[in-house]
Amino acid sequence: MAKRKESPRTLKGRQTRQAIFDTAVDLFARKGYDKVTVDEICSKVGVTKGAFYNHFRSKDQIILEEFMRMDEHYVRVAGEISSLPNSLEKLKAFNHAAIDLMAEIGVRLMKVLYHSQIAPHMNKPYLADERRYLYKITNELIREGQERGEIRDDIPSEEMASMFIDCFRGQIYHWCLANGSFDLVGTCDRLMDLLLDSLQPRG
Amino acid sequence: MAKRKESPRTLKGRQTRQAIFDTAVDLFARKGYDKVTVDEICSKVGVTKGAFYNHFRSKDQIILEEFMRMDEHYVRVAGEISSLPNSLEKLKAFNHAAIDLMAEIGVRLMKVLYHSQIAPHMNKPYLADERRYLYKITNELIREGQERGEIRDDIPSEEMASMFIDCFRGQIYHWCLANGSFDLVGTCDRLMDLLLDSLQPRG
DNA sequence: CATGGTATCATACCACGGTATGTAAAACCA
DNA sequence: TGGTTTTACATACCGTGGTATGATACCATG
Repeated sequence: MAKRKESPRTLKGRQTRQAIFDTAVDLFARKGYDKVTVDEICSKVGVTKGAFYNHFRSKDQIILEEFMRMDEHYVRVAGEISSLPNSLEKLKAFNHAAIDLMAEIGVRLMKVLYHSQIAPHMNKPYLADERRYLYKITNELIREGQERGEIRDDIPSEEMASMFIDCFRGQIYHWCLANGSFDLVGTCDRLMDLLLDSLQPRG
Repeated sequence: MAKRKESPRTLKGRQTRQAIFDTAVDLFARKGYDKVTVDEICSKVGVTKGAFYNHFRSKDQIILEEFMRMDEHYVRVAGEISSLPNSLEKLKAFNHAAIDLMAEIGVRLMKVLYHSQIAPHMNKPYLADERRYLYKITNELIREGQERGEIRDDIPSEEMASMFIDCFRGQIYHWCLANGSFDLVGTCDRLMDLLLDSLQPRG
């Protein structure tokens, strides 16, 4: 699988795009998202707004792109937990890893993300895209648990997964509102313990 | 308790403020928040931006103010449910009423609210203010339930209330992302049934 | 009554995200 | 090879939320 031959033009384009992305992420991390202007990013890269908006639809999209890389971590985590004895344990471990990842990304970036995703002009928010691995894996774990009789099956797995994820999303939203002033991972772990009880099959 | 004597100046100020508020809310409802400019509001009222920003800190604050009026409904609802037999039923009824209210307000306003509350410059978001009746009442219901032995007491009522509220907040956030394309009240009712199971005292 | 302060606005302006348009060169195709 | 289309930018500009400054009327206080 050799490197795909690439025309000089698109190559330079990709390099410019990458430079904009890297510079932006670096500036966001150092100064905070809202203290960095698009013009500043461009001047640092040595291009103008024309270049920026040729490669990115908006300033937010930089953050989104950074976030989207996470979904591949989910796949890795899903592989790692496959040896756990039952579905509830898997669900717990998977969710813990996911929340851990949010905490690693940091409250500043997460806040920007959660802010931009709910913006008025945003029509197809990535967060709620059910094709994400986050949804697929969670749904699969629940479905598997239902088949094994480890999880109640009076609610479709898709709906349960969605509700489930939204519960933790609410914690994250709160965490962002509070500027990270409480322990997200700990809170979510305790919530998970609560939720797992409610997932047990009903008598 | 007669009407407080008011100087002509502050009276006119209040009237202007009210006119701005009413006009803004009306325009938001008819055209959508982001399609209404501050200048448009002002010109319709017959004032300039100077007046607007004298009375309101930002455009968002109009929405926030509209939303803050809701907290008094919580008190009314809390009174209505006081006759229910046990704490779990009360919690369920109270939460249902609260979610119902969100649905009434509508997804457009809620979206603007949830968007503005998580804005980078927002430091003391109203949503997460624990002095709100929403928190006070929820906490009180849980505490009461714990005392009566109807709710597990291995988690402090404050933390439980906060987690609890955040779970539903996650549903609302999702509802906003999806532009109201699912039944919020139904989903939250089903989630409530799940959560109530997990609140039962542990053996 | 004089005077210093304050609340209510008007005017002019800025910052910044985003767009419309132009252009030169590269890529595509006959 | 010659013409056309597309890519990768640059330039100039706009819309809008928000601010800085100023003016005027009002009010409290000596």
